[in-house]
Formats: sequence, C-alpha cells, structure tokens
Amino acid sequence: MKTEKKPSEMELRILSALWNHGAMTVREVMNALSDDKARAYTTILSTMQKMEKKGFLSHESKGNSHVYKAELSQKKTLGSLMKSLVHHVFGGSAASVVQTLISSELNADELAEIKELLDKQ
Amino acid sequence: MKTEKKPSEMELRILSALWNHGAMTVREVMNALSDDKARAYTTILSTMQKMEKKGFLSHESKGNSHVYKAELSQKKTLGSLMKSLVHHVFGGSAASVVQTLISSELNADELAEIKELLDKQ
DNA sequence: TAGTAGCTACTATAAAAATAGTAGATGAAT
DNA sequence: ATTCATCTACTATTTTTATAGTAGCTACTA
Repeated sequence: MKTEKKPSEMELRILSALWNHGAMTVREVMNALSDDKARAYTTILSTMQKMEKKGFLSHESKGNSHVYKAELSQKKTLGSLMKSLVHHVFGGSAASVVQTLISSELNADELAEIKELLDKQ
Repeated sequence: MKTEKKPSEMELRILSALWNHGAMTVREVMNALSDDKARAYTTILSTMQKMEKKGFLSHESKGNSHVYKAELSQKKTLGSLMKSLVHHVFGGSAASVVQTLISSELNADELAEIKELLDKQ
C-alpha cells in the first residue's frame, strides 16, 4: 500500500481545476486557476511535473504540448481532506463545518441547495 | 492593516485545541492534539513559540510554565479557511462541501443535527 | 531561412513548516 | 544540599512548498 501523501494547497487547486474542466495543458490550468496572484508559467509547470512524479497527475502528448489529467479521485481526495479537517480542526463535528459555512459563506440559493441535498439523504 | 497570514495545518490544530479547551500549557496542548503521530514536547513548544511571534497566540506565566491562549478568532479563522477552500478547491460551491461531508463523514445523528442547523436559518 | 512564440526539461533558490536536541533555570522531594 | 523532573530559550536540521530562470526544441510566419 502506498503512503497516500496528501496534496498541498496549490496541488489541490490544480487538481480541482482538472476535476472540473477535465484534462488540460499547463497553460490552460494556469488560466483556470482562480488567480489570487500572478504566477509564472514555469511555476505551474514545475508544480505539475512534481505532481506527476508523485502520481497525482499523468499526461499524454498532444501536438508539442502535454495534456494532464488528475490521477487522484476527486471523491476520495476531498473526502479525506474533509475528514482530516473535521477531526483535527473542527473538533470532530461535521455540523460545525456546516455552521461555519452558514455563517461565513452562504447566500439563500446555496442554503436552499444544501437543504435539498440533505433531504435526499 | 495586518497581513493576516494564515495558519498552517499544525497551527490550526493547536489553535483548535485552544479554542475548544480554553487556555492551556504546552504539555496540555500536546496531550490534547489528536495524535496521528508522536511528536516531541519541544516540537510543540517551538511551534507555539513561533505562533506567538506571529501573533496567533499569547501567554501568561503560571508557576514556572506558560499558559497559552489563542489570539485569533475561531469564527474568523475558520470562516476564511472555509471560504478559501470553497473557492479554490470546491469550485465555489459550498453545497459540494456539504455533499462531500455527507458522503464521507456523516452518521445519522450528525445528519439530523445539520438539518436542524439549517432549519434555524 | 531567419525570427519568434510557445513548449518542456532541467536546475535553482528562497521561504515556510515540521521536527527536535541541548543548555540552563526552577522547584519539589529525599 | 543534591538529585530529579519539568519547563523555557535557543539553535539546528530536514523536508516540503512555492517560485522561477535558462536552455533548447519545434513549428509557424514573414
């Protein structure tokens, strides 16, 4: 069994972009990133190359560029992220994560959407 | 305005312990941490001393030991943590955070608790 | 065909995070 | 009073993260 290293913040962002848009080139990922700050193209490139070494990504060539895709499952990865967060940071209470979301993050639509989610359970 | 640095993973765990238990000594924090792995006493000590330099913690003496308390607001800190997570990792959707919680984390009681939370909104 | 734009590979470097040893102070206990 | 446990201060060290430059390839373009 592999050691199941967990992605860093930037790595998560990149994975997230790939999960949401599907396979992309480095340039596309760079543009897809919610840009809180400017980063050099080679910064993203290096990061993604390291991620590939860790097995987080894989690529195939298309023309002279590489198209990367995520090798980690979104569900599993975000699942363990949340699990760790709940346990180590939110005192074991998933409800308090939701509470935090409610008080810092939600508009009426989102609230309704979440209620629906829960009713389906 | 201060630069509002964000706590690292370990720092969040320590803050979380202090928020939940109130002010504690280094030893107490060390014992309070959900121990996924063993860490030397001085590891926690150094981390907390650095946190104090950053303004995350403060202490006062009690006997010959220091009692630390969190200087960051739990609500604000966890609020921005979740906000950043939602935006950068969950594609802007708080609902998908909840979805992830539901599918990876929740038992019936928690589910009920969350429903109640939402109904109160 | 010479130039340019865009891409990867390779190599650095700086900064932050995580970890922990050692020395020296203090107070309790024999 | 000497020993022992415990604490902080100070100092490293290692690892990881984030960042980006440079060189060299390829393909289009004037």
